[in-house]
Amino acid sequence: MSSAVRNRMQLHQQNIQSVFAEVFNHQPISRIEISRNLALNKSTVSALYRDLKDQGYVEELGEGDASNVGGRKPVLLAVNRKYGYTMNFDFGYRHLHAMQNNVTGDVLSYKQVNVKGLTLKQILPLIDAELENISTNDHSSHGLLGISFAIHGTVDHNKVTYSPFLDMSQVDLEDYYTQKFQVPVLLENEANVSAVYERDFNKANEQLSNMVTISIHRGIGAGLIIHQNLHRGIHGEAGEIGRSVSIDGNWDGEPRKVEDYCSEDAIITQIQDKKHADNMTREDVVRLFKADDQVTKSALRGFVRNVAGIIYNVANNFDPDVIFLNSPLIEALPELEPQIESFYAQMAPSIRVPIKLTKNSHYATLLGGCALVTREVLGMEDAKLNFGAQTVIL
Amino acid sequence: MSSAVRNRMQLHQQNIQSVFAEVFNHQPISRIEISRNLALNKSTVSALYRDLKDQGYVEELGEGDASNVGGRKPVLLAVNRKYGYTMNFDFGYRHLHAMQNNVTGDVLSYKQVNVKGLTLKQILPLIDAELENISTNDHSSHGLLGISFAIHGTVDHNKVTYSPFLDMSQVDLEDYYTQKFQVPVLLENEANVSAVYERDFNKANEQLSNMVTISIHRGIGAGLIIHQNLHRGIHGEAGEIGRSVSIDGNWDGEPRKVEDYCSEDAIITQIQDKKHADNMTREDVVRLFKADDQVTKSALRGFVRNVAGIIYNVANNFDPDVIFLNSPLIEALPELEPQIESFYAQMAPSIRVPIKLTKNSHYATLLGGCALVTREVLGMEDAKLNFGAQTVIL
DNA sequence: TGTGAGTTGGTTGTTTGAACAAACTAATCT
DNA sequence: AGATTAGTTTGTTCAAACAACCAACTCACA
Repeated sequence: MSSAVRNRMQLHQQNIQSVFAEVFNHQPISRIEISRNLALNKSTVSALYRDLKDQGYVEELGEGDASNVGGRKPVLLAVNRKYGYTMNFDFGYRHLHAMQNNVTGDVLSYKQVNVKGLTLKQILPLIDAELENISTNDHSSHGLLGISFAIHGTVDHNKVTYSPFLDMSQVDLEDYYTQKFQVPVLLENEANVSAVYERDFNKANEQLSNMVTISIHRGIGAGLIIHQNLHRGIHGEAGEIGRSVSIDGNWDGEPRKVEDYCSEDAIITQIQDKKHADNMTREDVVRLFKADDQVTKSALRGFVRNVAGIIYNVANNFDPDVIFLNSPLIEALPELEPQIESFYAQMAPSIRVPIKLTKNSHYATLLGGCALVTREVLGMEDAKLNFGAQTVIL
Repeated sequence: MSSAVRNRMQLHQQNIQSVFAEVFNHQPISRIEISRNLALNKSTVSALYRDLKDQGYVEELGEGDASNVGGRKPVLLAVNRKYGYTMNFDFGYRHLHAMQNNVTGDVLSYKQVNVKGLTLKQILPLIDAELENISTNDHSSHGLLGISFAIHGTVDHNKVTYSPFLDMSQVDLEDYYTQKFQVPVLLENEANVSAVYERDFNKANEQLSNMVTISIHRGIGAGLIIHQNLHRGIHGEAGEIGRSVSIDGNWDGEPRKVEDYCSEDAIITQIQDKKHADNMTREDVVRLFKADDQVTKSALRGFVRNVAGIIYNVANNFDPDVIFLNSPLIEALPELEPQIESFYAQMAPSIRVPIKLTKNSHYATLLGGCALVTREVLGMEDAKLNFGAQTVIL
């Protein structure tokens, strides 16, 4: 209510943003096309564009083709790709992933650094070195604009509240990097940024307003896009579906969580125990499965059924347009997907939500963080923006 | 994006709506107060108010008190309570509930009609008679403005898609009543309207943006308010948590649903079976419980644990500001609530979502429908409106 | 108790400024 | 040359803002 547009100045600001969003989403685009898309007069668009250009956000690319019945050639407008860049990080189990992106979401550089066994305090200098390195090679006009971190745990008010796989309580990443660079620093749950990736980077989802990304890594979490907005919940704990318990009238002993049955860790542990093995990795599981190992096959059969159950429950809770699965294990064993689909179809014979796999889940995580922090930098949190993901050499 | 305010006309329309919302929410209110609340110039507010008055939506009530340091008395403005009325219905198990409300949500009349064992086609004439009766006694300027029906089942695009307790496939309520009265006719799931009631009628929830209403009647469903909006899902099936299945690695036989364990029907059936009784009602259960019957006590102990589990799961899925329980059974046995709280506290020792009971669940359902259809009538679907619920004699 | 200074609510007439419209230039096609 | 399209310039429009006013109240003080 109070943030609504009420006077001419606010109207003007909003229209500038609308023009920028048009340039962002449909570049290269001409003024006349923007005018038609927004139902604004072409002279109005020209004036608004001039404002954006004076601030350095946009630039002319050259002339486009004239229409085939004659007429002046349009001037093609685009976002200024040399405006600046964001740095986006993901703390994986074995690697730190780092990505440099420009404001439109293009990948300028990507690197992964081995951090297995290191504490956060030991990882920090590696991040600093990467930021330093990128900075010295940069030639953009505004340099570093913002930083994002994907967290495998829960985040509230930009602070890590729970991180089972890497102790993050010793360092306040937000404090440390805002002090150092005076730019927005954003921490967000990994499933949440995955969901933002699907909303902002995947052209196929442009018209969808409700999406759930089920992220099956060491734990299980869901990222929720509802009415085109990331739903975080009051404590940033929405979508923590891995903690769900069974409602089945059996209340003898501790209730067990979904995560205990079908996270990647749970499956690996299960196979390890039966094989009396130790220190197994996802790659070992994949190898055993492909070697037709019966213990592994049976464990993954249970996994597949449980994932189908999770999907069914998520569909009943949120009824989204689509559910994405972000799971390196399923990505490595794509033959599991039709099995999941078929179990799900058994449970829900009539109305079903389409299931899609997220390809290259690490990229998705990094790009989701990029989208979030870039929106903050541009002050375009609520606009509909389609980011690209071209790998570009400037 | 395309619905955003872009030109002066749209701005004007939106500001008229804002002024109306101020009158609606803070009546009686003066122009100067609206001007301050909306940060609009007082002359602007005067002009916008004049438009609303010409359309008959608002009226002056008289003079208020002057400030204690002197100055002219304010003129108090309010919504025109004689503008018209809405009719709102709820198909209960034994009764049809009917409520007449004015545009501000005040209760003008309420009636319940015994319909036990009747089919929808047999109920229809009773509805028609009630509408007729109300209409002849009405003296408002615009008469009937809209009709709402709360459905114990799922609704999509204003059509009933599933109704396990009363066959609704034979009659299209929307078609029938729009044809008859040329006013908006709205069908909505009962848990959803309950949630809307909490958002729109409960002053205590004014600042909350995420709320879940868990409705435990013959089945179990949840109504979801997310970011102040009712989240229906793509097929209107969001919040169908009663259908959730257990994820516990046990896949022998059919997966059983939450509803099978702890809906009111499930509990009654469970007690009936153990007692070899028949045709038991909620009142019987309440009586047995109060008579310290051990079978009933044990069944309700399981019920309480399961409800706590459902709350825990809902909290993990949505992380709302508050969870409401809409359950006639718990309403009749309020001593169950602290037990539910305590089981929930065991499951979630740290972060917990506050639990509240919805009082008088039938009223909540009717008033939620009233809020939805009134918003449609006024074209104020997205505004923040606080409805009242005074019983008024005009 | 009467008066006037100070205060607040609301109206009236004028100004402002962002979107708009029309006339223009520019550049293309057939 | 005439038709068509892109973009600019110049002047118009109209809803909100502003300023000045009137109306009606309080309170202090004579």
